[in-house]
Amino acid sequence: MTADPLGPPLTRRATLSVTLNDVASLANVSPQTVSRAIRNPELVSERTVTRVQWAISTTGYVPNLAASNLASNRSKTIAAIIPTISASVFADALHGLDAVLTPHGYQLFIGATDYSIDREEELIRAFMGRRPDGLFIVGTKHTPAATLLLRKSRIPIVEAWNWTDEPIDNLVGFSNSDAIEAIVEYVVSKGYKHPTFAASLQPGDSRALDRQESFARTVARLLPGEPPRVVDSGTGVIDMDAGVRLLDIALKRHPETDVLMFASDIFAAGALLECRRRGISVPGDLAITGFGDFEISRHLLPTLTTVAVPNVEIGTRAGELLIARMSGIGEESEMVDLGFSVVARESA
Amino acid sequence: MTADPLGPPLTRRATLSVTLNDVASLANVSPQTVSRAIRNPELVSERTVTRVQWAISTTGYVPNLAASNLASNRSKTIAAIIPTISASVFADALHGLDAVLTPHGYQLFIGATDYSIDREEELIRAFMGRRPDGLFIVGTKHTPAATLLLRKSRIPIVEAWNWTDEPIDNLVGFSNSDAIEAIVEYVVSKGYKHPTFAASLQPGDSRALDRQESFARTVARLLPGEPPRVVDSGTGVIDMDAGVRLLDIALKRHPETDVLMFASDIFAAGALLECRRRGISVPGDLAITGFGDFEISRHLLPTLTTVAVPNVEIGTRAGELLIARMSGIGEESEMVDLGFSVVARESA
DNA sequence: ATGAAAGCGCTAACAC
DNA sequence: GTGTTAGCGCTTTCAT
Repeated sequence: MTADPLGPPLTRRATLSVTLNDVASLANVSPQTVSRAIRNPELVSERTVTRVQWAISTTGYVPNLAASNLASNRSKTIAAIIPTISASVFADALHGLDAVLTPHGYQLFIGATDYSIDREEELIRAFMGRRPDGLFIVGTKHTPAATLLLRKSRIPIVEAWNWTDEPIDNLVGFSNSDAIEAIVEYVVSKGYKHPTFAASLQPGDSRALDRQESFARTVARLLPGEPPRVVDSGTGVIDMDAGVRLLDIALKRHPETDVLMFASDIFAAGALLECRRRGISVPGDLAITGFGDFEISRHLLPTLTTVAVPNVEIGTRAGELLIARMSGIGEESEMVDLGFSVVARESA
Repeated sequence: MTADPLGPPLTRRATLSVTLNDVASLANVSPQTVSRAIRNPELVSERTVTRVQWAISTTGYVPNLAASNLASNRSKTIAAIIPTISASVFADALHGLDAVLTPHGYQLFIGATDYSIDREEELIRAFMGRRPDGLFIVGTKHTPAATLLLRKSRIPIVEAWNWTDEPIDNLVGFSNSDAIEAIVEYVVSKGYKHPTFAASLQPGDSRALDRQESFARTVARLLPGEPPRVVDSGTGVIDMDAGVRLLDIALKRHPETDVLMFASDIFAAGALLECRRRGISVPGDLAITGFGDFEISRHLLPTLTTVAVPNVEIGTRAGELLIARMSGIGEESEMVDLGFSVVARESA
């Protein structure tokens, strides 16, 4: 045994946990060999590997990744920054991201900005302290300081969801503007003449703003003379109750509306169910469209016309890009447009 | 300047990033003082703090938390292990957890087990390597090895969702069995005589199993002679399509059913909408109940009778327990029963 | 195939 | 109020 039976003089509280050295002395090899046996067993003789594995399970050794991180300058960690965890679209993307990263041994740090770019900056700063090997972030609008932090971070970054022509590094998303344009074109082609857009403008949610502006532009182009009617619940909350409220506002303020176009399927579902309750026929009295193609949309009665967007794929493509960049394959920043599709159903 | 103008001889690649030493030499103080100025500014003179802050922003210093972790043996990190990210109930709990932890400077590691306890064990092992200061985990059934790992981890742990009499450390949840019992009691009190339970048994999902067993027990108690009818979609998937499938199976196999009791509001919503589509009157021809009290349940037509469970609160209470334990307040393990409530609406 | 030495960037302990 | 010293547990580099 190479271990000093008295143990080293502890000048400072130790971690109290089993270390590489403990495993090494039990296995009668150097710490270095244990390290190798764990990470590159092919460089170590079979006998030694067996002995080390025995020592590991005997001692219950769990490697300290902070030490590994510090020594190797790689954390095997990915930071993910999203507006909120409890919105299924982002949860789906995280799910996709996690599914791709886990098999490669990367672990996910998650933080929610609550749609505030100041909070986002704080989060980025805090996360950078963990020296992640890659970063996933929803959105392309950041504070100047945040953008700077990201630019000089030297790690691969994927901005997601929005489209922009000047991403910081990689971009995976689709054009919210084009998607809204497409569904407006669709309803106009169906003969609707008086569309109203219904959203809940969260300060800081640039995606919602994009959609609203795109609506106005497209109406101006396709229905000259028609005002760009927009209603806003003002709270920023995206739920079915807000959909009902938006329906009320639209009905009262813009009774001429023949198609009510919601910025989310959640709103649309709430409004649609409320219409049935009130005896408003859809699409007879009023047509309705959504955004997102949530599962409920094809189950509603009538089924909901909406825009399908690639939530999970955003996560998986982002994960693949990160993996590729972190393993040195591919040096170029990529811009991946995952597109969208108008899903024509019964409600419009 | 105390800095050596030639710099130290680099025997090994440096991180290339700004370190505490860089800030210290720019501010003309010792690294220790910089550290103090960041973490306990009240121990440092105001002038020094100002100078250090200036040096930090000049250099763009971002502390390396791996090094901090290693030196201090505290990671300011919490590990959260959930069955899947894209199930709103768990996303809601994470949201609650995150909301409580963030203000205290803790960051969240997240991993999904996909309902496999073997995968869960792997995740625990990997996460323990990061030496989290606390751990949140959904479920109380783990592999023996995982249980052992958790028991000897010396960090506060919160098991959540399920109820058990022998938690590893803390427990925050409610009794799935009691909840099912309560809603069966409710429908029986309403005069229904032929209940059928509809679930999708995911191998490894002990919560679903609990519910099913509780259903059988309660039926045996309240409706003697009545068989415990259960239908199972067999896929483990929880979505509205599965709800429709379960409806089909129940209708065909157990036409005597007067109330179809779903293990999730998602199933119930799919089935309810399908009933309307087919002209089956609810609750006239068939009553329906759900589980979870999702937002959609109070918007459906008819509104859905269900059981409300405290998703977000599970996360926030867990967060509070962890914070308390990590700051040394409270040494005792706690068991928090957050309860549930039957929400009587129109569908049953 | 294995080991020895050095050091990653930070904080704890103790001095002054 | 501030500095000095000695590590935290691992990986890298270089020897053998």
